[in-house]
Amino acid sequence: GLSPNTESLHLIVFYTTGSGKTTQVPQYLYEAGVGRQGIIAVTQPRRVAAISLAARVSEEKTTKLGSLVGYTVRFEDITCNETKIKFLTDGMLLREAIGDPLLRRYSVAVLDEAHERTVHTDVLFGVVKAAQRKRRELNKAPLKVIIMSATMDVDLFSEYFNRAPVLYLEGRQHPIQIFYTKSSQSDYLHAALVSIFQIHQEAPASHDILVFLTGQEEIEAMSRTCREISKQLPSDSAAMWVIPLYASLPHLQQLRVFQAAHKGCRKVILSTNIAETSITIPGIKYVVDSGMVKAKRYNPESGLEVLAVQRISKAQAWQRAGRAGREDRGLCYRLYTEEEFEKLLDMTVPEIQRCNLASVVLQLLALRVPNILTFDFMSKPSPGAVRAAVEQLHLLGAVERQDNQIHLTLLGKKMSAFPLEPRLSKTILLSQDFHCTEEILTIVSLLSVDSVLYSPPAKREEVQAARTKYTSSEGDHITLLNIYRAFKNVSGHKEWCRENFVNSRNMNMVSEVRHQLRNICGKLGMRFESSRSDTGNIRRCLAHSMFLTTAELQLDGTYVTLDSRQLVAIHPSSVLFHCKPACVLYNELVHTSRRYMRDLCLVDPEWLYEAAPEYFRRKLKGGKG
DNA sequence: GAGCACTGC
Repeated sequence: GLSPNTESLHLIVFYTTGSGKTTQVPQYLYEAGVGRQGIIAVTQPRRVAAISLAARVSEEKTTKLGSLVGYTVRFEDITCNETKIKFLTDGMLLREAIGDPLLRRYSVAVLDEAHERTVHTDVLFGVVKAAQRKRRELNKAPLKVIIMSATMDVDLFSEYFNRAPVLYLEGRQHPIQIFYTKSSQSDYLHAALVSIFQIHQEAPASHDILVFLTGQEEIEAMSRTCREISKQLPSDSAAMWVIPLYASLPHLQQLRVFQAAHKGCRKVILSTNIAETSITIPGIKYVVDSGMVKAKRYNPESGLEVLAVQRISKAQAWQRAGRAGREDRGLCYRLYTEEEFEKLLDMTVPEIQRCNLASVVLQLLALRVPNILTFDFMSKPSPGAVRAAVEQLHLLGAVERQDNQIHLTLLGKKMSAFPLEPRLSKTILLSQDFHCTEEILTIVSLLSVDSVLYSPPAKREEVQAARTKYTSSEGDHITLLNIYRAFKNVSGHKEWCRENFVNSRNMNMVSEVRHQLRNICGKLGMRFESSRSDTGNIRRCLAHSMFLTTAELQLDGTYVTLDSRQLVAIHPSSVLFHCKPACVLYNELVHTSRRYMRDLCLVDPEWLYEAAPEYFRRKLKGGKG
């Protein structure tokens, strides 16, 4: 078993599912007395996992949750002075590290689900490694580090952690039979449909099927097709209950996947990769794997993030297959050939190599990492991506260069206090100068969560009629502000949300985020002023902080971005869609059939000059200069 | 004249 008294400071634990390691490992450590010198931290990529694991371990120790065993996630801290085993999200431990890079309160850091390689986990690898070294140098109590991973890239992990010893835990995974297609499939949707109905004809109705597809639209279309076909089957065939599953689905509808089907009826779940890790559905006998996933890619040269359908990795394929063998032996139909499988990447490219690094770099600087460019990442992001991030932070005034070193400015230090993208933190800090902090807090909160508006295509006219009351000719930011105010005026009433096609779950999230951001402002000693009906100030403030994402109207009626002169268009969801404003800022670019600007605000080009004179002398043609 | 994988501070 485990020997937590080992002299070695690192341990890598590899496991297969069903080994119960996440609940057991912290308890072994505690019983071995590791908790006497400090708290045992156990990180998870997801909130729900941190919360439910804390509850389970607390129950196993027959203690009250929040005493010996507790958890800390955003908006919630269920710990006390006696807490010795603390579950937290990896992002939360990273936040704590900014205040204390040596992680002094902790005797052990257990980083769980390391194979998922989230940005936060990857940064934490470097943070705990550095904390460990510094504690040794300063002759402080050692920090033990345990990495737990479900995949077999032993070498990468062990090499990074100075050839740490590796422990294997065998789980109770049931065998899974894998089937490949004989020939390559050009249409995975058609192949999925054929597979579903083939299984449906042959297997007992009690055998549930889980199908991995790529996105909401595809899943909804496939659900309709399956329902139609199943109705036309001969009367002696079993009925079919088709359940779509994706993250933006209302919570109650997501819960349907846990209900048992009626006797003689087959459950077919059509899911995105949410069912790979986030939602574990019991009783799955068959997995149908399209081999595809929708995932983000980042191009540092253009600064563009693109969401694209692409092939999964071998690790993902095994993860998907594993969803069939949780209670009994299972079967997995891969809608691709064995040769195609062999050509897949072994591991999914870590997120840190596929995203904009502005937040990460700001966080590392706040952690007082001496040199960003030589930071000890397990998988280094490209130098181009790091440079692009530093450049972006430089333009925002968050960093300055001195003797070839990069330092955080006072502004940058304040920015790092907010759990936001740097440009949004900057907006909040600037709002003081424009006397509109209350309004900007609302707008930033709205921009930092998933869309609060939903627009069912079938009810287009109703949606538009409901929206006009709140629509501002100044753009989406002010429109969203109006909607938030209306939401608050009716105290977040559910009926009002339904009538106005507002997602109340996301809107409540906005309230929580706003509350948190406002507290941080208070700690920074900011004043809370309201611009009331003066929206000009608000837009001026946005122009001063988001000048990097702006576009101007050209003579031919199209738009080009001011930073890299890319051709862009106004997204049809914008209130400015029918308008042709001369100059706008936008919150994000989405690359689909075209490059669309989403969430726009009308601005005066002169404000952009004021915000960054040198920058725009080079960039802006046409206007004054 | 369109469309949104998934997390998280």
